[in-house]
Parts: sequence; structure tokens; C-alpha cells
Amino acid sequence: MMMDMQSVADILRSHGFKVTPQRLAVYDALQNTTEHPNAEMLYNMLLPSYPAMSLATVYKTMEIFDQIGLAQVLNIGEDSYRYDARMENHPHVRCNTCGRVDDIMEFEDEAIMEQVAKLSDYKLTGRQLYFYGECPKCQGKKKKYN
Amino acid sequence: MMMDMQSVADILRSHGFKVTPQRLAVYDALQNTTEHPNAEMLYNMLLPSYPAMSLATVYKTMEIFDQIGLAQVLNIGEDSYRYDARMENHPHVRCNTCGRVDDIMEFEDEAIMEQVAKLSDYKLTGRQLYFYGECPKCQGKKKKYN
DNA sequence: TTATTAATGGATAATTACTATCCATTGAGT
DNA sequence: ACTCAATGGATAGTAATTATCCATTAATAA
Repeated sequence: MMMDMQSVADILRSHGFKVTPQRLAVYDALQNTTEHPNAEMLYNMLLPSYPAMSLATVYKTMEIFDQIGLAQVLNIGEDSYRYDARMENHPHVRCNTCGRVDDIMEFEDEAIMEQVAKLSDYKLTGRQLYFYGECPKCQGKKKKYN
Repeated sequence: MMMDMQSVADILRSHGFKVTPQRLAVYDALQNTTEHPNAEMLYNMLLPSYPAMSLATVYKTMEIFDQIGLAQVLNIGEDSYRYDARMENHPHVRCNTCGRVDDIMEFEDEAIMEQVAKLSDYKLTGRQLYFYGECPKCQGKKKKYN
């Protein structure tokens, strides 16, 4: 179910990439957060344990992870990309108030894909579904304090 | 049904923006294409008739159109934004082979919005649905020549 | 129609996320 | 352990977008 460190190392090696502490650290950080960090957020998360970490390394590492299927890139309409270690294709929802981005797991999208394929005559291979609104926490705040 | 020049002028004025030939020209160009141009494509489309047109003007104009609801911005995962004068929220599909972007009109998305609202507990206000694949034309080419 | 004034267009500089380059260092197979 | 290509970090470069500046223009009032 959950990808562990050992298999991440194997996947890197099997694609001809070296296994380095930095790469394992980046993957570990991404794996252990639900906040869909961008490169700079990852960099700042890693700085305390890896003071020599470079932002360029984060970018290069994420490009590799994207290539070999260890992470996916999100393009939610902000000024920077976010990253997600969950590899099943799933929609995301962003709170317009606080900016948090959440996964929407267990979303059933086969009917959509069929509908779009029929309407477009495209042979579909992928999708990116982004939703926008107000998260439960921000809704609560509004009710209490506004 | 279709937005004409007169009402574009009215909408600009009603939001306190001046009505200028450049703005009408940008809107006209965007209205009369289905290829979802980015700023540079729009600029190049307009150059023949408006040799003095500036790329900065296109950007500024599109920002205004986005604000006042005369166009929407698409973020399809390319390195630049594309624009669409069709204001009903609708999905888009991009051909991975030739890069064209098509509208998917008549897409029924109420069921999706309900499903996502239920799964996320967000109060949803918007969505951006992007699909990727191979367009009919490129499928045909592949079958014939590859 | 003209005068007045604030908005605008175009030129250009600045910003910023991201990518490429360079070289000393390091991981991994021999 | 040895060898060497891959890597990390520093830094420069790229490219889309945004901000600035000022002469010009559109809109309102007279």
C-alpha cells in the first residue's frame, strides 16, 4: 500500500539514477505531508535537517520523481507548481480563503471520461480536475466571527 | 446569445474602464477564434491590423477582461496562459500530439460538483477540468502514416 | 465643440519561477 | 579500494508576466 524508503531507492536505481540522501529526504518530506508543497515549501521543510540543501536540488529531484512516477505535478492556478506523492490520479480542491489544497480520494471518474471522450472524439489519456471553494475550517470561521 | 461589440463597450464602461480600439480589437480577435490563444498568439494575430500593438497591452487587456467577466484564463499545464471568450464554465481538452486545445461544450457537471462537495466538505464555487489525449486529426494521421 | 482630467498605450525595466551550466564531490559497479 | 559517470550546490540564464513612466487619448463638463 504505502511506498517505503527501500522501494524508492529501488525505483531510482532501476531508472539509472543514483540513490542519494537528498533524494530520499525529499521523497520522505513529500510522503509525510498532506499539504501539497511547492518547491520552496519543500526546501524550507528540509533546511533544518539538510542545511546544505539547495533549491535547485529540490527542483531537479522533483523533475526526476515526476519522470519515474514517484510524484505528480499540480498546476492549480497559482504562481508555482505543487507536488503530490500520491500517484493515483485524483482531483484536488483549493480553498480560496486560506489557500490550502486537499486531495479528493475515492472520486469516481469513469463516467466523466466516457462523457468527455464521446463529446470530443479525443482518445483520452489523462486529466487534471481542480475544484475551488471554501474549506470546512474557513466556513466555520466565517460563521463564528463574521 | 453572442456578445456583440456594443455590449463589450458597455461592459467596459460600466466597470469604469475606457473603451479603446485596442481593447475592442483584442476582444474581437479572441471572440473570432477557437484556438484558445495565449498572449503572444493574440499579439501576433493583431499585429497586421495594429502595427503599434504592444504585448504589454495584450496582457493588461486580458487581465481586465478576466476581472470583468469578458474572458477566462486557462492554465492547461503549458508554460503560458491561454484565453477563452466563452464564459460558461466548460472543460477543455488538449492534444498531446499537436498541442491544440478544444472546448468541451454541453458537458453535464452537476453530478460531479455534488460528488466533490460531498467528498470534500468544501463549499464549491468553481472548477477547472482539463483532459489530455489525442485529437481526431492526429489519430487519423497515426493510422494512415505510422 | 472645446477644455479638462484621469485613464491608457507603448516602451522598457523589473520580477520570479524555473532551468541550465560548471565543477568539486560522491555513489556504485568492478 | 578504484574508477568514473552521476550528482549537489552555487550561480547564471531564461521566459512569461507584471510594474513603471510618460506622452497621448477617451470621457465628462462646460
